[in-house]
Amino acid sequence: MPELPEVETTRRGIKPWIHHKEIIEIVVREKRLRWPIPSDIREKLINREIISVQRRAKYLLIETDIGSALIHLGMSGSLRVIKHNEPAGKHDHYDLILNNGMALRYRDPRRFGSLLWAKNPLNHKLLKQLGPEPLEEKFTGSYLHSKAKNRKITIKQFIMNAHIVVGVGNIYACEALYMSSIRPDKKCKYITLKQCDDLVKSIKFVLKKSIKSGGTTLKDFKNLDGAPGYFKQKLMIYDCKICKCGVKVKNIKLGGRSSFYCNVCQK
DNA sequence: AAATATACCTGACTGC
DNA sequence: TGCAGTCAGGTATATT
Repeated sequence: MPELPEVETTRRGIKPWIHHKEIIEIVVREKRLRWPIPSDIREKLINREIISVQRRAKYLLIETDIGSALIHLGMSGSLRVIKHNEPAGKHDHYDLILNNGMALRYRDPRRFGSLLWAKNPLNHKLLKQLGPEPLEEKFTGSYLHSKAKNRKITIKQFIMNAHIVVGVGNIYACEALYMSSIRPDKKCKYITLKQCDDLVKSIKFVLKKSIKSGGTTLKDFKNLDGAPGYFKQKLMIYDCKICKCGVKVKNIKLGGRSSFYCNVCQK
């Protein structure tokens, strides 16, 4: 489920409920996530105040005075704020129980997500090598163009590479390429500077728009009424049958991922 | 270094 | 209704 806008929406949704609260207990029901939940996670986090709730790429950073919990939602993870005694479901793998009667509960049927701990999260092995944030100013068309030079892969696989730019998942890669009229299977070396400018603008636009829409679901966190209820994004090309030009949408595999595009609108 | 293949999982859906 | 097969929005890691 989570692409960057969903992770950012989650961050904004949980922050008011957990910021400046103390973690008084951690319940781990299933430690076998992508990596095992570290056995010392309780001693690292218990009796610590949450002093900030940040995001880097698709990782959520729950910061305390001595280090941070590093949470990734994988393919199917979600976080909710619940009353601490709410019965856990099958895939509710852990709770961070807070000193306000609430708990941050993690659910993840596929268990591709993670809960790790790091003293300095930005120096953590998983975060250190990452490319720029897509919404940062230094992510520009000329940056992308300079990196794309001499690359043999397709432009879609390129923009989904977290060492180039973080947070561009399969759906938004398709959408951004459609918006900038570039075929997903176009080889990097044939992409012009102008196209990189357009593509970067499209990536920023589609992510911002989606974060804005995701924001409309924040009340779900406030209501604490179960499912996160992510906003069903209006998609222009992903999972679509017919392009707005009337032609049938193509769906090819690139690097094993479904890639939707219009043979007429994208060149 | 860069490209490609592989691995981790469950659940929803399709076609027989 | 059941069963096998396919697919899913991520990404680190091993292999070439």
